[in-house]
Amino acid sequence: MKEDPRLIATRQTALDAAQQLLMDKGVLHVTHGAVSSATGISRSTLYRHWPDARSLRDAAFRRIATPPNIPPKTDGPLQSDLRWLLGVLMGALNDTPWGRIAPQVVAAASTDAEARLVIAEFMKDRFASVEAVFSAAIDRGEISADVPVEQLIELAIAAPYFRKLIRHMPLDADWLDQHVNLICNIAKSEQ
Amino acid sequence: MKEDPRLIATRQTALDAAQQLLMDKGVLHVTHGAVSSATGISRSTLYRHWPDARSLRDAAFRRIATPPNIPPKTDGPLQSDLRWLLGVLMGALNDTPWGRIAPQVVAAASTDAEARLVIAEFMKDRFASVEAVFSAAIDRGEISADVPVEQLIELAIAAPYFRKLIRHMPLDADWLDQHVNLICNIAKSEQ
DNA sequence: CCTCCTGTAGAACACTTTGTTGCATAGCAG
DNA sequence: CTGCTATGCAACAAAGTGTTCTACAGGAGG
Repeated sequence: MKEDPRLIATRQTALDAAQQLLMDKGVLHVTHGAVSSATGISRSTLYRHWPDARSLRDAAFRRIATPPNIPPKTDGPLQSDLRWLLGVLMGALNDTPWGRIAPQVVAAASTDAEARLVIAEFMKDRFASVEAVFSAAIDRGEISADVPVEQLIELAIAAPYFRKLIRHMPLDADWLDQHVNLICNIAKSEQ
Repeated sequence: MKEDPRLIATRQTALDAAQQLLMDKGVLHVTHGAVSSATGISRSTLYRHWPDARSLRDAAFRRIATPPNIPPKTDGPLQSDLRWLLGVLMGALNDTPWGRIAPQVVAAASTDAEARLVIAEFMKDRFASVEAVFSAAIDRGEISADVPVEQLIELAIAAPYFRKLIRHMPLDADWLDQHVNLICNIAKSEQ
């Protein structure tokens, strides 16, 4: 008893267009009317799938905001592991739909509890990944167990997000190299 | 040849209400209609002052977003100076209208060049203040001239903004103490 | 192949928001 | 007092939002 292929096709087509609108023109332009124009799907059909403007926008957000699962690399030296992990994070910010809508999610979060939840979960994953890298380094004896890991994780992640989402400055390889160097130096010099 | 007091009164009253709406309900609710309801000023008058929704919102933003001028304290030890400066910054984020609308400015910046400009200028001031603190410490010989000041400034500022605007986590005195400690330790341990 | 069921298209409708315009009125300035 | 100008009010157009009804087309099961 499979689902009607028409349902699936409609949802797929509509959400593709909604996602595109979200990235190109911002939240405000994700409307049933706009999606209808872009896809040829009739407005009434769209309202049947998503009863109001908000649910349509939420669906578009959720389609993009699903965080990619990053298997942490924890075998090499700390510097290498951290560089790899932050490189992936930076790549996501630079080149994926998530990076393009992140500012809008951040904005929504200021008035919308659900958006805050999305961010919290996303960040929890990120923090866990970085934490795994540091823990491995501690286990290897590469850095002292006394380093303030929590703070370092926050610094490691805060900088690229701040730079990209708030300052809108480029996030290139050179900057990342310097950033990782500094974080690792801190970790190694702390006793 | 003074300006008609009616003009001034209308602008003042309307912008007060617009600012309140902006803080309480978000950008989307700053509309001519809402301001009219809140103030008793007729919609047509509001349209005469601000021709469209966008200019009204911009006016409300600009009213709040004017960054307070912070005279840097650069006399004491680095730790003390930095703690004071970041304390002021944190206080602004926690308790002023600017802190409440900052997330929305950040969001607007993703599609609006002028919002990016507002942020860029704001951050330029902030960076300059922190830079003055580090320079003074270098001049006093408290830290080496070789510390990567640019990076440290970014870390020092990125963390509180990231924590508040993106993670929506509390920015309390304990956290700030730890943060300042870590930044200072880095500055002192780097050669 | 035929029939039932369900999803879709399209149009009509009400309501709200966003702007515009014209006119009367009230307040400021010389 | 007189002219100028800002305001208030009402009517209006246009777009966005959401509902409802009817007709039709495509899929599933016999």
